[in-house]
Amino acid sequence: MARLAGVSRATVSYVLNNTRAVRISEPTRRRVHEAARELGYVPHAAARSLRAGHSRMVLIPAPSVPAGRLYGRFLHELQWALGRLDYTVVQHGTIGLPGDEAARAWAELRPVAVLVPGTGLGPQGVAVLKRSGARAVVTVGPEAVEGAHALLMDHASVGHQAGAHLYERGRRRIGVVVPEESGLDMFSRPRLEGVRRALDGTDGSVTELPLGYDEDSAARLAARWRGLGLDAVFAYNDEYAMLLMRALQDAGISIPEETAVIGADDLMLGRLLRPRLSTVHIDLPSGRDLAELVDRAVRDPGAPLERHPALGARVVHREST
Amino acid sequence: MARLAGVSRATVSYVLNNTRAVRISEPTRRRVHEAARELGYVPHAAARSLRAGHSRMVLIPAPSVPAGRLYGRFLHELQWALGRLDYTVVQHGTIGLPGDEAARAWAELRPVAVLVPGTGLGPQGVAVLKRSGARAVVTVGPEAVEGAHALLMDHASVGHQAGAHLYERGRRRIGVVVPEESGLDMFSRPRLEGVRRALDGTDGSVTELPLGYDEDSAARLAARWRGLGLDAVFAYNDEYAMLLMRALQDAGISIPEETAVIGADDLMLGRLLRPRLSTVHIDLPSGRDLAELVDRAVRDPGAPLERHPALGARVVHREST
DNA sequence: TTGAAAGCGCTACCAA
DNA sequence: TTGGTAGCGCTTTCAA
Repeated sequence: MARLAGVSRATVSYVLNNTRAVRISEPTRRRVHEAARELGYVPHAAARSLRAGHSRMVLIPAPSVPAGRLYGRFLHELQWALGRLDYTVVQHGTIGLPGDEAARAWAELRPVAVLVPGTGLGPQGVAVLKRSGARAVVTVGPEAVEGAHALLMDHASVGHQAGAHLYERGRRRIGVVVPEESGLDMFSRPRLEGVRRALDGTDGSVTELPLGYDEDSAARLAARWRGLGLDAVFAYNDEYAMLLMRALQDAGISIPEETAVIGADDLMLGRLLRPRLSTVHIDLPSGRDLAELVDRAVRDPGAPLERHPALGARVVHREST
Repeated sequence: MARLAGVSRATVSYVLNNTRAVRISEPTRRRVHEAARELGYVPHAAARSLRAGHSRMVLIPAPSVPAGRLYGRFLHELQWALGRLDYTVVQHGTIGLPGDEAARAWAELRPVAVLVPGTGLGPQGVAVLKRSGARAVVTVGPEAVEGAHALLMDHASVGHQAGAHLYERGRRRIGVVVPEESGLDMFSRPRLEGVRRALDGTDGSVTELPLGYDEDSAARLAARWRGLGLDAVFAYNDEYAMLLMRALQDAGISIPEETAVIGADDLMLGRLLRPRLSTVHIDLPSGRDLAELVDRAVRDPGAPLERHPALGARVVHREST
């Protein structure tokens, strides 16, 4: 930069980085700072990390569907916590590359850590990332991946809680909404499976109900409701639950007498309906905890891989069941 | 990399980049590709863009509050569209740095374009970014910033539409909810101002109503509602509107007879309430359009700055007003 | 206290 | 058709 501002590039580096191993005279410091301000000099992160051989970048692939309430808040908290630990968080918008191929794209940025929600990253992908210098790979999803730390989030437990609750309340013919919106399979499949498991070996039965997130689709489902002979429904989440509950009520089906309805996510809005919506509350790990896991892993890449169950699910019983 | 795999680094570069100016024999290509796969070689993006002098990175600062439905979808669409144009989208989690300081942090990454939502970036910041090589800076907010392209999103028009609608329907004493949650001022202030402007010079009046996003806060407001003597309320958005409407109904206030309620954002859930929630529908530009604006600006940085009004607001009249 | 120079991984030019 | 090499901006070691 401003070697036109009197000194050598080395000196500039010393001054701007406050290198303690080297003493620079006050007048020189001042001149450097002044020149930097004047020229609007900003160091070049790529050059720096190229030289250093590592970065402080934590890469998180952007979700392939717009993040929901819960995940959005979680991500935000995480970002903040990592920032406090002096990491730079980068959400990388991977278009549609499948798992291990996406890993290559991420690896090009040479992040110090990668945090991958969902399935799709295999042991191959983890290996690519590690070889390219990532000191920590953390997956957040239903199962651990070889070579990576894992935050185990099994959405089946959400369905399981819902199913068990409905069964306990005396319901036997249970519908499970599966959103038609693509990209949600990741959550909806395990939730459905969880309900199945909860009812396995009992006299209860499970019926899969595809549903689009619009009033028409809900009305159509409601119109054929009595034909389905269901006495309860787990509606994937609170939003679908609200939609379906309204459609059922409009079709003259009384909630919870004729059909019990339960959602998930414990949104505030669910409490506003009448009857108030029962729901499965989901506890996500705090962003701070996850940030600390990442930091630990980065500082000591040799440490044994951690795997934490990290999704707490519990029923909040209100009036709709 | 694999100069241990037989050839020179230059040849590797040629092969992997499919450099057309140079012919490489088929056997050599094969050997290079094989070695690359075997070693799990991934090019180093930083080194590449250092050498090239530019990157294809579009930087978007991550929002300081978890993104809402509308913005989340917009961002997602934008990311996809930019991806199609072969840009890499990076959301940079700037912690709490104020505007122009944050610009320096962004500039370190030498993005080819920067897309900044909200206020907070000043002409200084724009200058820093451009000097550091950004070929396009696009702000998305209420007013244009010197040196940057602008997508003009004036949330005052949202409030204005709501205010005018309520006035037309014969309402005169109008409350405006202002969320207590921090980080929302960016939107709530202009919306409030818009209502004020709509009623300016009429016999209507505007009352500011702070409200937290929880049932207690809503109940407290509802309890003192009659004392406020209002006949209508614009509730910031649909979520606050749903919350408040329920609290008012629980307090025995009839909607819309005694008090009209209108929200904003046109969420699907608002249609599920009874009475159905009137709302201000907000049209955001499509992600594709914005992506094309960015691309144009990058290809021709000399072109005159574009400024587009980009927020359409129109009332969707349902039953609550 | 400061400067010269090497080298991080990559690509583009020139020579072989 | 391939290889050698300079140089992108930075930090760090070594010398002055």
